[in-house]
Amino acid sequence: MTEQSRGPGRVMTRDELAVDPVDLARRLLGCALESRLGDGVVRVRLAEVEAYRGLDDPASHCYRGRTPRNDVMWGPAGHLYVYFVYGMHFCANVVGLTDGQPGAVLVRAGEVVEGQDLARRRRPTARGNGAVAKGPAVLTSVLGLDREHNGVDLTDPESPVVLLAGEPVPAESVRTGPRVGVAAAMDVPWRFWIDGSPAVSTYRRGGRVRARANG
DNA sequence: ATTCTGATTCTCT
DNA sequence: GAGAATCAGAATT
Repeated sequence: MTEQSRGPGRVMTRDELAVDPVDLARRLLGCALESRLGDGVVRVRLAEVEAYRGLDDPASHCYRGRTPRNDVMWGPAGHLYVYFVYGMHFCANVVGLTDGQPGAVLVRAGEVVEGQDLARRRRPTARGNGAVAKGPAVLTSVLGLDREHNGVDLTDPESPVVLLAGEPVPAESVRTGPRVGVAAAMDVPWRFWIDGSPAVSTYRRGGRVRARANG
C-alpha cells in the first residue's frame, strides 16, 4: 500500500493541489483524471491545461466576485469546478490555491489511456477516434462529467472522479503560451502543454472582435 | 491547409 | 439583453 500511495496512479493529496493555479497547471501535466461512473471507467492523461487566477485575472470567472456559479473556485483545493458554456458544453477545472484566493486550472486536452470505447460512445463525433480528448468540452464529456459533478472532491478515493499522479514530465517538454479563447490578459502565458502530444488543441484567439482590413 | 459560422442556454448586468 | 474559458462542419476570407 505504501508503494500505491506514493507512486504514479495513486490519488493525489489536497496538499499537492493547494498551490497557486499557475504552479498547479504545470504540476497537473502528465497526471490523469479518472471517472468511474455507472457505465465504466475512463482515464485521461492531461496534456494541456490553463491557469485562471481569480482576483488578479480579468479572464477568470472569479474576477468580478463570488457568485453561485463560481463558488467552488474559492476552495478548498482539489475539488472539481464544472461550468456550462456556449449554451451546450461543459468544461472542467481543478480548484487550486487557498487563503481565500479563488483560482483553478482548466483541463483542456489529454490522451485517453483507458476506456477508449466508452469515450467514443460518449463523444462519437470527436476527432481522434477516442484516443485523445482534444478541447475542454470534449475532455469533459468524454469523462462523462456535467453540472452534477460540480464540487466533487478529486482527492477522495471514493469520489466518482479522482485525480491520479503521473510520471514526471521533463521541463524541456513543457511549453507555454497565451490561453485559448481568451481576449483579456494575452500577456500572461498561463497555458501549459506537453510538446508533441497528439491531444493538444489548436490555438484560437479569444474574443468576438475580428480584425478587418476595411469597413 | 486555415477561417468562418451556426448551434443553444446559462449567468450576470 | 449581451456575451460566453467551444465544437464541428462548411466555405474558401
